[in-house]
Amino acid sequence: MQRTEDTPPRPPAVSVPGRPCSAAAALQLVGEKWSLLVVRELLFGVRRFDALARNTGAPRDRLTARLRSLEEAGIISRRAYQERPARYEYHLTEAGQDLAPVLFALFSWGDKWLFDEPPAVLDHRGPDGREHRMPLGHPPVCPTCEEPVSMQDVVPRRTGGDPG
Amino acid sequence: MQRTEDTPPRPPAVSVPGRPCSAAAALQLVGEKWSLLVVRELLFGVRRFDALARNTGAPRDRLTARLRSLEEAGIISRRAYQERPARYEYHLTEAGQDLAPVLFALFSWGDKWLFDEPPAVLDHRGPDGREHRMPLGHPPVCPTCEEPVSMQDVVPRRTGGDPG
DNA sequence: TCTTGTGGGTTTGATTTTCAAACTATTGAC
DNA sequence: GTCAATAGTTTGAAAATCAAACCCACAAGA
Repeated sequence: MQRTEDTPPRPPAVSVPGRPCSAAAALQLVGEKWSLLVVRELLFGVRRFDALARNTGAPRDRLTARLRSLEEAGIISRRAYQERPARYEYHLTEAGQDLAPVLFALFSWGDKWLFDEPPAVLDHRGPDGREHRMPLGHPPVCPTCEEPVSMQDVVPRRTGGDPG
Repeated sequence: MQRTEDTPPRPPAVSVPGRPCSAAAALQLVGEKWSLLVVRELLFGVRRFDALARNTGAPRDRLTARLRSLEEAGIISRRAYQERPARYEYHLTEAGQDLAPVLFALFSWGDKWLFDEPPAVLDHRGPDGREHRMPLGHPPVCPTCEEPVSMQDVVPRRTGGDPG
C-alpha cells in the first residue's frame, strides 16, 4: 500500500479485542517491542538508523520492521536527506510528537519505582533559553473538580457504537 | 522463587540495552503484550481471571503468564478470596496503581488520534460523590517554568553510574 | 445419582516474532 | 585499491503467541 505524497499522515482505524478503549487502540500501534523506544529517540532528536539501533538496543531487522509499521501508523515519516547514496532520516509526525506524555509517564514511573537515583534526568530548555532540571511525576488532577484523580473513582462509559 | 508474606512487593532492578532510561526500564516490566491492558482492568476494579480474559481479549495462557510476571515485578498481588475450591483475585500494588498516568496518557492519545468519537469516556466521581465527565489530554506543563513542554526543548542527562 | 455450570487455570501443536551475527550495496576518502 | 560509513537484508535458531481443547474441584439442580 503506497502512501501518496499529499496524504496527510494520520493513524489508521484500529479495532481492539475486549473492552472498547482508546488506550488499547493506541497500544495496537505503539505497543510492540521497541516502538516506544524509537519514539523516545525521535523525541530526543535522533534521526538516523544506526543511532536509533544503538540508542534503543533493538536488533537491526526489528528496527527496520518497527520503522515501517510506525510509518504506516502515521506516527513517523521517512525522508531522504541525500541521494546517491540514498540516505534517510526519520521524523515524528504531529501524532508522533503527541506521544510525549506517554513517555513522560513512563519516565516518571520508572524513576519512582525502579531506581534510587534515576539513570538519567530530563532538563528543560525554557523560553529564555536557560536549562533547568525538569521534575516529573505530579499525579494527575481532574481539571473539572480539581481533585487528584484516583482511578478508583473513575468509571469507563461506552459512547455510541455497537453494544457489547 | 517464593516471595515471603512480609516482603513488600517492590519492582526488581532491571537493566536496559541502549540509552540508560527509566522509561525503557519501565517497559521491561509492563511492555509485553497485554500487560498494560491487565493493569487497565485492575485499575477499573476488575479482579477475576475470567473477567480479565474477557475484557482484555488476551488468550488465557498469556493472561496467566502476564499475571505471573506482573506479580514478580511487584505490580500486582494475587490473593485467595476463598478456599475449597481455591479462588483467586488480583489487586494492584501501590506501584501498580501508580501506572494510572501511563494509561491516562494512552487514553488521551488514542482519543485524539484514532477516533472521531471516543469508544468510551471516563467519568470521575468527585469527593461529593457526584460523577462528571473527565477530560483528558492537557499537554504537560513544566512545573518549574510553567511553560508547556515540547520534547524538542528537553535534553536527557545521565546521572551517576558507568559512562556510556 | 447424573448432569451442568463456574472459576482458574494447563496443555497442545501450529504460527509468528525475535534474536545475534553475518552479509550486501553504494559511495566517498585516503 | 582499500577502508570506512550508512542503511539496511539475510540466515537459522530460539522464544513468544495463538486458539482451542482439556482439566480439576466443587456446587446446584433434576
